[in-house]
Formats: sequence, C-alpha cells, structure tokens
Amino acid sequence: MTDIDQTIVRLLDDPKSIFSLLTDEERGIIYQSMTCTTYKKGELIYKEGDKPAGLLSLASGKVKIFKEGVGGREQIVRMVKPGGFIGYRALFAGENYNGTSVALEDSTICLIEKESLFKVLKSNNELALSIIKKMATELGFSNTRTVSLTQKHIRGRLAESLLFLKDTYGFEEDNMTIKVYLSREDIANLSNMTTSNAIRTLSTFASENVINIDGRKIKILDLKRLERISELG
Amino acid sequence: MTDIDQTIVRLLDDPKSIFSLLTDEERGIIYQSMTCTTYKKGELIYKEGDKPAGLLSLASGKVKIFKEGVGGREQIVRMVKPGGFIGYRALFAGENYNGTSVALEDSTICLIEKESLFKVLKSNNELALSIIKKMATELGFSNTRTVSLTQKHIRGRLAESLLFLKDTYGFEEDNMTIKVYLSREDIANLSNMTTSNAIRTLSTFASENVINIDGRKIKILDLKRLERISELG
DNA sequence: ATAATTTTGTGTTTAAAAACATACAAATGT
DNA sequence: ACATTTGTATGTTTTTAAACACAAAATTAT
Repeated sequence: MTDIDQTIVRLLDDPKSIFSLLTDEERGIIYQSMTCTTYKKGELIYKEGDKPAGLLSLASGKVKIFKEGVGGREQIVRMVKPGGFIGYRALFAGENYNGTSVALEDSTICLIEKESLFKVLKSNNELALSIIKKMATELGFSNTRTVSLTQKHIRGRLAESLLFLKDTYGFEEDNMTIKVYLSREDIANLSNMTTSNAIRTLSTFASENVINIDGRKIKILDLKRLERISELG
Repeated sequence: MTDIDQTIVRLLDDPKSIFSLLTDEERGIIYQSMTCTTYKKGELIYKEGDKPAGLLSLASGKVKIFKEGVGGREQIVRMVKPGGFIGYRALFAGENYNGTSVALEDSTICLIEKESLFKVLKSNNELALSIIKKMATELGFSNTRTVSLTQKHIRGRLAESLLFLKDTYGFEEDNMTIKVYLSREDIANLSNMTTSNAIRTLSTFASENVINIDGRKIKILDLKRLERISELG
C-alpha cells in the first residue's frame, strides 16, 4: 500500500467523518476516484472564479479560505483543519469558486471526483441529510460571524478570532499555546482589521496578561478574560 | 375548499418551488401536516432561542430575520418574499433559532410539521440535493455579505442594500419604485449603520438624483450609478 | 554570508462613522 | 381631539480605526 493509499484510507475510515455513513460499495466508488496532491506552505489551492473539479478534503496541514474585498483587502471566511472539506460550497451550489484557498502549512489534499461524489450522494440519503446539517451549521456560523465582525470593536473582534483559532485547532501539549502559527496579517484578515491594529491590539492583550506572544506563538493566559473581551465587543 | 386550503395548494403547486420535486404521495403527506397562521405587520414570528416546530413557508407578505448584536443592535440577515422559507437553517442544523423573525407586513405563514418533512426528505433524494444546493447558495450570499458589510463604506453599503431590496422584491408597475416599504431603522439595520446615517445617506443619494424618496417609497432613478456606488465601496 | 524581501512594531495624522442632542412630523391610542 | 409614542431629519462632538510613515527584526533567496 502506497503512502497516498494510506492517506486516503485514513480519511475514509475516520469514524467522525461523513464517510462513516457510506456502505462498503460506496466507499469503494469514492476510493477509486480519489487523488491526492501536496501543497507547500503559502501555495495556492484554487482561486476565485476557478471551477471545482470535485470535493477537496484536507488530509493533513492547514488551509485558509478568503474573499477579496474592496481594494484587494482579504477577509478570511474559513479555516480548515485536517478531515475538513475545502470549497464544498461552490461545488454544491453548482457555482465557480467564490473565494481563494491557500495552504497555511505544507498540506496534503485529496480530491473526490465530482461525478463519483454525486453518484454516491444520489444513492445515499443519509449522507445528503448529513451534508444538509453540516451546511446549515456553517450558515449559522457565517451569520453570527457577520454580526460579530460588523458590530464588535477591535478588541472584541481580535479576542473572538483568537478563541475561534483555539476552538478550530486546539492547544499544544501545554494546554495554552494555540496550535496554529499565523502571520499578523492573517490574524488581521481574519478579524477585519489592519495589520497595524492586529499587532497593536495583540501587544495590548499581552501587556494585560491575557495572552503571551513569542513570535507567532500565542499563549492564552486568561481564557475567561479573553471570552469576556469577546462578548463585550 | 377553504381559504387556507387554497393558500396551501398554491404554495405546493408552485412549479418554481422545491415542492415540484415531490411525488403525489409525498405532496399528500406534506399537505396533511400543513397549518397556516396569519401575522399582523410588526408581529413576532419566532425569537432567538425558540425551538423550530417545522419548516415555515411564507405564503404572502414580507418577513425580516435579524440577529441581535452588541448592545441589542440588530442586523438583518435575511429578507423573505412569498414562496420563501423562514427559519429553515435552525431546523436543518438541529438547533434552536439563532435569529428573530418579524413580519414586515400582514403575512400568512404555513408550517410544515417537522416529522412529515423529514419523512419526505428521507424518501426523496432529489429534494435533499435541491436543499443542499439552496443552502450552498445562501452560504455564498452570506459570505459575500460579510465582506461587503465589513469593508464597504456607508454609501457602498446603503447602495448595496437598495439593490438587494430591488432584487428581492422587484419594482412596482412604474419599474422604478422598490416594492418594499421599510422604516429608515430597518434600512439601517440591513446596511450595518445607524438610523441617522441611513437617513443622511438616503438624502444625499436623493440630492444626487440617484434615487427619489417620498416617505418610505424609494425610486431608483439611476440604476447604473447606484451599482457603481455599490461596487466602489 | 549577505543582500533582498517580508514581517513585525510604533508613532502620527486623517478620515469615517458613531454618539449625542434636538426638533419636528406622522402615526397611534385613549 | 388630544396626548403619547414612534419615525424622520439635521447639526455637532467624540470616538474609533484606517492611513501613512518609518524603523527594526526576521526570513528567504542568491
């Protein structure tokens, strides 16, 4: 069995993934149609306007999805962790990609060819229902985020982003360090603020002993306080 | 046949609705489980935290769905027109309502009981796929909106909202007047700005002959220009 | 190793929009 | 019909965050 085969099998056999709803036959169809590609840190996975070839599943690494706004300013709309899907929205909407996807670390991404996916989807109703549920949850998240990003002040937005990163990627073994290492610019683009303001506000949080910063390593020292800052707006 | 029966039949027989995908038997199940209620203008349909009893379909009238943000400020996340669904996101996510829904005019809303809906959904795969597509489209809209509301300046946001209202509700017979009559406060809550700024900016647009205002009646005089203002941010 | 580039950090200025303060008109309730 | 509430309108002040400018540190490329 090759490395790639192992990667695919690991993805398909994850009991928490939607693939656990597949019959052996369906799993076979998906397995046959899967191809994996590796991306270097910073590499483009797809860009706005590209046509989805199928469903992308992140086997390892970390990925950001962003949209370009006024004057090319980017807003990160999703952060993907291993086991997560990339660009599924455009695929299911029957549209071209609406955002751009870039690897934040070296990543392995597996493509499930569109035709095979829809074939299985048509035969497996439970799978379709599970995708409906997943998308409804994501839509709720997006709506909540819209309100946060528009109404909260800088401190609240940054605090929320740090909590979001913690929830998405978790902590390192020390139970404090957020397990993702973003540039200040990415943190800014996630939080709807300029890089200067992200840097400034992170420094302020550090001086208040809410977090500790060491380069790109961010430790949450006072989670309760960070949550309060996020809620207060 | 009662008025209510007619209302239901009209909803179910709309060839553009997802109900057109149902078999006669399935349509019967849905029909049996449907009950309609009328709401007066300004009346609450559900509020954040309520548990969905089923799928709400707007037979007639207009409805807004909003989320409360920092300091109770409301952000309108969706505007519903006849034939549209209300609160389906929470139902499909298996969550309680995340937003609040209020009738903007006297409205008739029909409830499809949850159990019947899911029974049909489990048997009709095409329906499930169509809902996936609908939600994927909505999610794309939500993401785009997030970027607009956070990055565009006041003029751009207001212009976008006016265009959105026009796209959603269309024009009156004169092909100019937007077919929805909102308070300045609602326009502000749709556009992420204060009521004062909505009033001020509407006045400016009127003085520039981009629109014409007469109370709550808004005429788009220069669509191209409005689109340009929206795009420029 | 060293130059080039990117990222991080900080101070200052400027612009945008919120908050506040009224005033008046319109709609609603009694 | 009158009082009360709600909605619309405008001017002024204050706050917030963006824009700009620059410097130092860290990466990356050559």
